[in-house]
Amino acid sequence: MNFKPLDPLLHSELRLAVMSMLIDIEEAEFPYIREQTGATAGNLSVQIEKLSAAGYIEVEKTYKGRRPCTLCRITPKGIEAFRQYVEALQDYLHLG
Amino acid sequence: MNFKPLDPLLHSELRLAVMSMLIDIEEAEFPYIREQTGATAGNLSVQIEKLSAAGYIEVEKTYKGRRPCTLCRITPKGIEAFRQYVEALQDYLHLG
DNA sequence: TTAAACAAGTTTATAATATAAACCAAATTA
DNA sequence: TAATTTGGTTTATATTATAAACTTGTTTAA
Repeated sequence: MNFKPLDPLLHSELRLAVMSMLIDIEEAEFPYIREQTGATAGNLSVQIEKLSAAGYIEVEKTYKGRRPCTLCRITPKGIEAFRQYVEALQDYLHLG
Repeated sequence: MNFKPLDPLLHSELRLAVMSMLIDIEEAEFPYIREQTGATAGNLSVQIEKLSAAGYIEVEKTYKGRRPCTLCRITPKGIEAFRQYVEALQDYLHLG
């Protein structure tokens, strides 16, 4: 019981998947995230922008050869938010 | 990785809180659930109806003295859905 | 050398969802 | 018997998620 509010930015299937990946591997390119999550490009683009706007990830736009390449990296703020989200969820899931 | 889809009926803060309570205590009255979750009556009513329509809970309308009393009880289907939801979430949270 | 197909995203329109405000009926209290 | 409270439901609105349509530039094929 004692349900703490869940960060609505993380309580979203796709955004949570993205954050989960980046916690593991620190940074990843847009197409790779797309493959791993199975998301459409449009949806992923929107959700990445939200995470970026919140400061949970940084987005670096570079080039790979002459093609554009969007690199996503988790930030300390993102790591901490993820940690708190997981902690809050424990009370809902009967795990912690 | 390998993100399984999350049951959208359970991936909702309030519905998850309700299910979490009912997993613990099996059944509870509407006003009690309302207090524990801090939800408004309208919101809770809608979410309970959704859980009921999915067969995750049963709603029994009785009386307590002469006042109406809405009793919510988790079903086997609800218990199983909750279990699967928690299992699927493990992959997102790095816990299991 | 240009037309067609592809890559890597973004923008935008729509569908789905969550939420609270407004409402209703019955019971209790003043 | 009028006002208030209890126990909700209905409905209108705000928020969110999602995919379709689009853009920009690149590579491939004719």
